[in-house]
Amino acid sequence: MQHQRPKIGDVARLAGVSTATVSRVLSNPQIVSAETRRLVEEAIRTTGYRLNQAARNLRHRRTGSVVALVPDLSNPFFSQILSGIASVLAPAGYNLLVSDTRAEGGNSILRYAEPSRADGLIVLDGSLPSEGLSPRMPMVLACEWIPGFDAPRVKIDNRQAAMMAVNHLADLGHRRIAHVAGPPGNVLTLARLAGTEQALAARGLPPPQVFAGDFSLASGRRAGEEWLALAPAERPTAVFLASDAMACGFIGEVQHHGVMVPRDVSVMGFDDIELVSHMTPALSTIRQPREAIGRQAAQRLLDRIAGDDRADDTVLPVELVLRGSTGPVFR
Amino acid sequence: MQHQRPKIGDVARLAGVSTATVSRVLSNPQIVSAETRRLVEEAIRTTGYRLNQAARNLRHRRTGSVVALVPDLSNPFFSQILSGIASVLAPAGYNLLVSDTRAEGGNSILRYAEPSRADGLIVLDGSLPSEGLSPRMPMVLACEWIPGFDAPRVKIDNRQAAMMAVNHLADLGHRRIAHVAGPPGNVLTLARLAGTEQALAARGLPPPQVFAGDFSLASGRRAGEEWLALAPAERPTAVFLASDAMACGFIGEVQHHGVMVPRDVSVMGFDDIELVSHMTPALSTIRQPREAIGRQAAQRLLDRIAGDDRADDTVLPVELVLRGSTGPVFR
DNA sequence: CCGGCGGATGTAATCGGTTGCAAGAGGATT
DNA sequence: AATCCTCTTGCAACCGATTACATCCGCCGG
Repeated sequence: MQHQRPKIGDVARLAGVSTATVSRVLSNPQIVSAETRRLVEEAIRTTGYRLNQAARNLRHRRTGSVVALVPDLSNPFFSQILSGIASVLAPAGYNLLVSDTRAEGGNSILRYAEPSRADGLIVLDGSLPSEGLSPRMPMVLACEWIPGFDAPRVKIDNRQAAMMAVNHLADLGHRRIAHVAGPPGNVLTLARLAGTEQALAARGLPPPQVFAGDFSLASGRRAGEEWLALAPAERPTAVFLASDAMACGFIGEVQHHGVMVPRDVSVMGFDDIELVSHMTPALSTIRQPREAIGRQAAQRLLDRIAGDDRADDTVLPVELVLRGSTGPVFR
Repeated sequence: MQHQRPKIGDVARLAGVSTATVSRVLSNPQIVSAETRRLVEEAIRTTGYRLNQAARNLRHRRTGSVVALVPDLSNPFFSQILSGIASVLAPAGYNLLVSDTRAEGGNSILRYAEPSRADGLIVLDGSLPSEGLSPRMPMVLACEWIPGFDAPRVKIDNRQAAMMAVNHLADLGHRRIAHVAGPPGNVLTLARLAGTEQALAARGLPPPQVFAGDFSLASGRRAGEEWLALAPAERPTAVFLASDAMACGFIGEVQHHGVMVPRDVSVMGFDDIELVSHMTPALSTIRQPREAIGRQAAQRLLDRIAGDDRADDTVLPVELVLRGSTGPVFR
């Protein structure tokens, strides 16, 4: 009568060996003689024994899981990165714990950044307080990063990407190009704005009119309202927005008021989230390799956990995706 | 010289008490006298002691984490449910492990459905083999479900929701109403199709023309192609699609060919994902309370873990959201 | 015939907390 | 004064594996 879940001792008894031998069969089969091994495997089968991970982890002083800190779980941009992360971690025997840094009450973020909870950390949120993060724990920053924080980063060249976007618009003949920025202070916001300004300056064009934003749909919509509020002759003929979500909001708003895209205004987004290729018009944008970012970040973290201490950055290439939302200046 | 991370014994020594007392201060402070407690807390502070969760979990025979099995992590529909789940689990002291059932190699799904890995399971994928799931483990099914599998479900009334959608189209005067279905065999597909047929039959309208789909954007686009391929006089004047993603694909495709929505065809989606309210036209759809579904599922799971064995379903209300993509028949 | 060596296995300490049981202190009851 | 509680606290077993070290066995060379 075996009500309980069988433990290693039960297997040992049935096989007529010690628990040590069973353990060896489990984690290092080749050092056990073939005959004994067969016996033990047989016993494992008949008892239906399953290893208790918690016990093994305690002994090994590891947790077998990795935490990803994301700013907003419900944002599809991040979920695809998570998807990439998971695809690398799972085969390596790690669980992925996700934690929404905005949703949970402040201090609980640190709850995760703790060696007894996770073996490593992937941070996707650049606005985390760097003091809270134990430098002991293997860590990788992806997409966003914390300025001055010493950890390897997996990212794209945001300034360069913004320049690609702006150059495309300028190539189409646009001279008054606006930018809708991300949340104030964010590293991505700064880099993309800097790229925008640099590209315009390099071509002798006037600096961009900058609208405030925060990457969200709603803020893009508000930027659209502001754009509409300008006298038609004053309106920038092209707008480069720091996220696709904002671009969707912007286009939705201006189309709603009878403005035609790209005839009346050309629009460029940033990210290439799946949906925007199906809008009308389809959105021209900068594609971030999200799955690849996730995979790379996970891989770098595994390296770190294994003791690789290099802290160099990985910069992944972006791609300029041209669709229907950008066109030549129309007079 | 304390190189190692301090353990409970170090705190006990410093405070001049036994490890048992320290442990009590940690997990049951009120049974320790105020003075001793102060001493211990002081010692914890000076040593910088942090509890080792793995050890506590081993003793408690629990893992402190809950697994969510999602069919596709990169789908925004699921990420918002996860967000709801996390918001309930975190305050209750549980970690959320996510696992993409499609991404990981087959058998590894069961790797999670194991008591030593997680204390409970939230299944968001109805096409999982029910044999693999240990009935021992507390479990809740959300959104989708496995037919015949005995576990509490948190869901919406899909049939009823489909009827609401179709009734709205019929109220606008549409008589030829098409349906774009979800993946074959899926429980949601069946319920939504059944609701569509039932609503039409109840009003004496002909049964729907059904296009194949799989909830994805691309399949909606293909449905759009099929719709376009029909002779204009043959085309259904309204289409109800089983997901918003498909509706986006459909609208994108037909607009691309000069078809006007809703003048030439009314379109209803299902889910109300954030983006669709910003499209042009904004999509009429059925709103699923995704955060609430996640929260409810998590709450039910916590109840189950606590020993509540009721297996009744929780049905959450949906909402008919009317926007610009549906309109009266235009002749 | 004996020491040595290598391979297989067992013994028991260990990972780091938790908790049942018992004992001691102090106050109330009879 | 003896007995009985109640409140704190300590002792030591325990959760379920892993692994350093010891032991045993058979075989080899000297």
